Amino acid sequence: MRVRFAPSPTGALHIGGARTALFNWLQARHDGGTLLLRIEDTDTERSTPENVEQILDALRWLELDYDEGPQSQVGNTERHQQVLQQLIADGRVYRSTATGDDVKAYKAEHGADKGFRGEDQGEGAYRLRVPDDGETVVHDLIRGDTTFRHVHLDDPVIARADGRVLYNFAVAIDDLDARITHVIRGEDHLSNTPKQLLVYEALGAEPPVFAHIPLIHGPDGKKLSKRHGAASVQELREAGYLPEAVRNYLALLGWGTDDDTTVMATDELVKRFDVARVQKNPARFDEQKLRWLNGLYIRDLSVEELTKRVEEFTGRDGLGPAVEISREKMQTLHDFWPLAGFIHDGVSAYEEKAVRKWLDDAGRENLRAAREAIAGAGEDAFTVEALDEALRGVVEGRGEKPGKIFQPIRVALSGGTISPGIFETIAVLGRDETLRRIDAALENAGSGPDA
RNA sequence: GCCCCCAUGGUGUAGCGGUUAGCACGCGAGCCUUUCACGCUUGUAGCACGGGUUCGAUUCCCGUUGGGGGUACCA
Repeated sequence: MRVRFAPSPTGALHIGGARTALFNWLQARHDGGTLLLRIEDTDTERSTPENVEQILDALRWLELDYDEGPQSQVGNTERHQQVLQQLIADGRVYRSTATGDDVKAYKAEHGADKGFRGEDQGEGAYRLRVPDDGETVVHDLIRGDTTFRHVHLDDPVIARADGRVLYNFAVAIDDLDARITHVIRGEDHLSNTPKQLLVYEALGAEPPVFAHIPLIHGPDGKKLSKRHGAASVQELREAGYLPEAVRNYLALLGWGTDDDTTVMATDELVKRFDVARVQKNPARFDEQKLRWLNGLYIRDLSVEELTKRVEEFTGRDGLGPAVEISREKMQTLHDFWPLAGFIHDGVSAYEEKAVRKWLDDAGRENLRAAREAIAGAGEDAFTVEALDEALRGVVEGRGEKPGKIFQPIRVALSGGTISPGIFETIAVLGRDETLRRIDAALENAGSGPDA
């Protein structure tokens, strides 16, 4: 089996493209086949080297490797020209100056059941002659057969007037030359396929097997775009998702196992994937489920590995202890800093609401008691266990509910009401820093009469 | 407009003529609990509609409706 992923470098790699890459990769790895990466850059006006770099970078991040390529489609120009000349000689291709409007006018005149057929004018764009009669059938691994009657097809333009070949022509030749056996691509190409099949036919060549996978839409069922949040691989990365979680999630968009398994590491996906099982209807991108899945993968990482990832993500280091106590509260790498950044950067501002609720007179009273307990805790070791014991003592001693003691501490240390476990946080901060912050809070955060 | 594809809860899916229609996310309730989470228990919600075929349709066929893709000298 030989498959290929053939993105066009006219923009960033979007989620749909990433899934197409993943499906090709999974199928190739599943079958011990070969994956070729080809950059479809025949649209020289819109293709840029920056976009190529961005796509390669996205694939690298996703950890989807390829066996051959990346090849540039324009790199095959010589071959394209040779085939073009051959088809002209064979009478399968002619040149016409007809424009898109001319084609429209032609169809308006002749009705829907007559595709555009031009005359050879010796100049203009190169069009492939479509037989007037008959039909072209697309055999698809996912959808079965789709029939396109030739009367509905216009003679497709396969090269511009200046000779530069177009996608539908180049892709057929390149897949043929690369001996691609299975073309797995988005459903948006289904209508293009008969045109490509006609090229194979004109060449007397055997076409590959096709598998058109459904598109991915936004939560509203419309085309996925930036306003839906993360829409490109780059944005997923910046949002703090793990590539392994993204692979798992993307695999589940349009594909599923027959036994309800949802969480599958990549090797499991490789073992189970079968493009023929892919769904026919489009899927919506549900970031909530990705978040959930990502949280699972985060908690599955070792503290060392997660720390490494968080440090890469935040560009900070020495985060180990804070990461360790934050692990089960994060769904994305991005969640870390808002949750535990205060451990390293201190309290920049106290949440007004939190102060009002937890650092009122009674709260400050409890905080002072807690301060004493912390100051005297763990003569041998300033550990979570020692702090637990000391602070539980305060709870009992004052006859308060635990929250009444713990929340003021939390506000004093973090500035807000959400943080990792309080004993853990204190232990990571250390005695000196903890006491310093409590004192600062008692002094600054309140506005009560006893401040 | 024309061509083509698609249709199981809000979302992703399992199912492949006979099931109490399963699982996951989300949402609700409860438990756990120092916040937030995690975890556990539990509840909510679905076969778009109408015709066929069949003893029997979520499942097969046709139509309708709805959604999507294409209709470029883009890919």
